[in-house]
Amino acid sequence: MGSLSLADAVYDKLLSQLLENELVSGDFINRRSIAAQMGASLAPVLEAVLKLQAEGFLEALPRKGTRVRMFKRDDIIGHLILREALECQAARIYCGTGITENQTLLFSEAKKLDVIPEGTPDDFREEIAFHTKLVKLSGCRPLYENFIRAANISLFCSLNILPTIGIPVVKNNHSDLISSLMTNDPDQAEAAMRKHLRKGKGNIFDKF
Amino acid sequence: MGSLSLADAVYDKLLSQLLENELVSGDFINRRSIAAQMGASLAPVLEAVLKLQAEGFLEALPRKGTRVRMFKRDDIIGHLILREALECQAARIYCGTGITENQTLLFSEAKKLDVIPEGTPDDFREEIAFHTKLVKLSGCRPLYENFIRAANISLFCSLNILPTIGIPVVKNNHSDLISSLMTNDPDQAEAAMRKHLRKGKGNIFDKF
DNA sequence: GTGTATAATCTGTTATATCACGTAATATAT
DNA sequence: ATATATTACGTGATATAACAGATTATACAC
Repeated sequence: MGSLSLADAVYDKLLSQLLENELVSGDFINRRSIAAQMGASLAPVLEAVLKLQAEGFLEALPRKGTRVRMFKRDDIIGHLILREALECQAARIYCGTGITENQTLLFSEAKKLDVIPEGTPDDFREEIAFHTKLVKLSGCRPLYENFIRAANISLFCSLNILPTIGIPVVKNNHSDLISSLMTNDPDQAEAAMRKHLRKGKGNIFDKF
Repeated sequence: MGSLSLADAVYDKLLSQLLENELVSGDFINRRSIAAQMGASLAPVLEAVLKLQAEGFLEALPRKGTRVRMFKRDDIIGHLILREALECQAARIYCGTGITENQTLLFSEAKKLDVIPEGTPDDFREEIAFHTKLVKLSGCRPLYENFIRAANISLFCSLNILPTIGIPVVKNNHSDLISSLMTNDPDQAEAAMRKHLRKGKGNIFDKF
């Protein structure tokens, strides 16, 4: 299964550059030099670009170039809302037994996460990784795959433009979150997750 | 903006064939004959196939062929869960004023929808169209775009395999739904939407 | 120096050709 | 007739080349 096609390799490279802040909003990429650099032709690069385009990372301007998309405030809030939808639904599913069965691991990772300095790139990355593990607990593939996409966009925005656009970032407590998610009541679990995700975000959700 | 590239044309054609039941689960498609048939080359066909692959409709088996994906029971349930996540979140946003501002139109369409014979292709299509309009009321692009994808898959499954796999299909009342969504309380709106979506589906959500 | 016209260059898109390899039909041996 | 080896063909993936058009650089006239 480790059949990494050339196209996949290009995709992975571009995505990692996006998530490592080596490619930032508005940057133009050069398909031909990427192809040359990876010893490939334009075809695999096209495939990778198309995928990233579908995910919202890149936009291709015919006869102009391909550049990293510049997210607006509404795009970012929209993705936060999307994340909330997916995470709250996941919480309804994995709450209770899904949490208690893994509570030692979850509490351990939550503790580690809760001491990372607020607002650092590591903080953003680890926070997303933690929430990704939670969503995975739901065992629902479509939920998980859609979350991964939304989370990647969110992470990119956090690293790039979130601080410059007036969306507050405050540190939440994930140990408390895990405790709250041990309930067997889906409604309570969902409410806890929503509260967690909205904490410190002020009223940015109100306009929607 | 009406720049319909060749790739878009191929994509539209394939998607419509999928949604019109002209392409069904397990069918193999022939990229070369599609290209010839549309007077195009392989490149635009590749682009269209990649998009449909990313959406989950097609799967490419190297040196074997490209075929319509065969959804399993868990895939279908997973997409129902995804739909529920997106629609419930949307309902939280557009409930109250979003509904009341459009209530005459909404009630009118709900009434038309509620008299279509249950379980017919038209019923599935109109039901999706109605719910799509609701999600659009949220004004949240990421929510909307993700819903469109999930809804397309759901529609395809409804037309193809849902009846053969033991997932019940019963007709819901959409006029009542609109009434319930007029509340200004997001929690109530969400609950109403969830109840609506789960009605008659029995306990298929329980395993998750 | 300034404004205009021309040419060179770069882009995404599309067309055509090739490759590696799995499948299946065919041929061959026993 | 059956089993095995071989060949031909079809596939997705990739490479290479050409195209149309926008931008930019250059050349030229005054």
